[in-house]
Amino acid sequence: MARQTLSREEVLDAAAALVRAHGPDGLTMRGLAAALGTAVTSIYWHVGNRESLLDALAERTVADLGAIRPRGEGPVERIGSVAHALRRALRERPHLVAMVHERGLTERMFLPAQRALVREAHAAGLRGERAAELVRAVTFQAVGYVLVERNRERAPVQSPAEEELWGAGAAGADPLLARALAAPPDPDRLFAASVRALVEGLLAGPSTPSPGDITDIQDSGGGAVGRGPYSQ
Amino acid sequence: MARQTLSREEVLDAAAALVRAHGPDGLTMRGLAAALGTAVTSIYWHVGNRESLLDALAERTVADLGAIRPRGEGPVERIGSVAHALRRALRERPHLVAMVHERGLTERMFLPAQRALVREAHAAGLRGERAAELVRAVTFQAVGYVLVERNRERAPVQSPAEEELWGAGAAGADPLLARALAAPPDPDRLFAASVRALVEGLLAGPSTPSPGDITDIQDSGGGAVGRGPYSQ
DNA sequence: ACCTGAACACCGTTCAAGT
DNA sequence: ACCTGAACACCGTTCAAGT
Repeated sequence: MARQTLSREEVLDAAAALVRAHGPDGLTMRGLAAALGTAVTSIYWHVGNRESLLDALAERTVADLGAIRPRGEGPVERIGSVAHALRRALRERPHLVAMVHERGLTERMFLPAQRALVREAHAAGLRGERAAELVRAVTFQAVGYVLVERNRERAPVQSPAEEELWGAGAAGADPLLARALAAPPDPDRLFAASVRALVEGLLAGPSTPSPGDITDIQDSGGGAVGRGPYSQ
Repeated sequence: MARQTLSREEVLDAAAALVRAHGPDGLTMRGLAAALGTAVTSIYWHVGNRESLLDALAERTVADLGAIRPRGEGPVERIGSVAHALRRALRERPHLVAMVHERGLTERMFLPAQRALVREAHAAGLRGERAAELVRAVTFQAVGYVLVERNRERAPVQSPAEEELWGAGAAGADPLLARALAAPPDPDRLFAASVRALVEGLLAGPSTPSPGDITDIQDSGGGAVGRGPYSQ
């Protein structure tokens, strides 16, 4: 039985809903067809194949991210407000953002925010490379924060728990530090503090970094943690 | 024909090699069996199933990350060296790190680095919550940077290219800024500058953030970018 | 122009059976 | 204790055929 009414938009909407709800893995062509009440093969006519369907969702996410408007007064606050807006936008659609990321469209997605940052950097008196540095540093900061933050939220019960990790002597006789690290961080506070410190540091001094790797990391050689075969 | 020599370690090694080379999607049970020269079902005896095989790889990655040793003199440099070491370690095994991330083991993976940061924060005179803030801010910074950095590297040709994006009037009559943003950033320099700014900002002042979302983001409502059905 | 079912080559997993 | 092939229920995709 022909349906004759299915549109590309309908397909994208239903696919986006599935991805938002269950992640990319929750989007199967057969499941999508069932949700739409069509045959699987109809979807192929509208969107090509699964890969280009996901590509289209990523494109739509880039467009959805829209324009950023700085708020507040003073460069630190206004620049911080862009970082906050970015964080919120990313957190509202984590799966879709991850797909944008995987497809290498991150730069384009951040363009509106970066345009706003350029204006604020100028207003703060930064020019040329210093301004570019601020734009990129703040963007990286916000994105990285969201990624780590999401991980914390999804994380199952950690073994060992943070209390154990930081309870003993690891904090070096600083009970307040131990308590602070044992408790789950206040994400809003930590983000605000990080952004503020970064922006103040960037606005304050000319950065004269001494690059290069000055620290080693020990590779323990791949010893397995758990052992013992599984029983049937 | 019985093989009688397959071990769990062998399975994990071969699986890790496949993931390093082709990512998690490149690891199929049948492909792994072929690489090992065994029947698919033998793998199940040793590692249970695909999911717990990936879990084991993530565990191994956490263990492999090993200990961090700060280098250099002065708090800014020593704290920065931890960030650099972290960045390097993460960049060496991006797929495996992503798997650790997906499984919520990120915190455990970062514990060695965070222990080192605690010591350096103390040496710099920070205590309690201020020290905890530095530990977390620096960790988030390094992780986030690597994630964004990798994205840039994998990104296909951007459309529009950065030259177009920043070439016109977007940079607000700052040709040096336009040039800086049009050129690909020097990742080592930008990372060093960001970490330095963050650490200096954290060491300098007590942070009194004004939290809350003070900026809106405009949602354009999900209009599609490309259109037109695919041909058979 | 748009929809359909049948068929193909994959995939992870289970199971009864070997030695 | 460890390995095996057969079988199951999935998956994305193609194709010839409908209207």
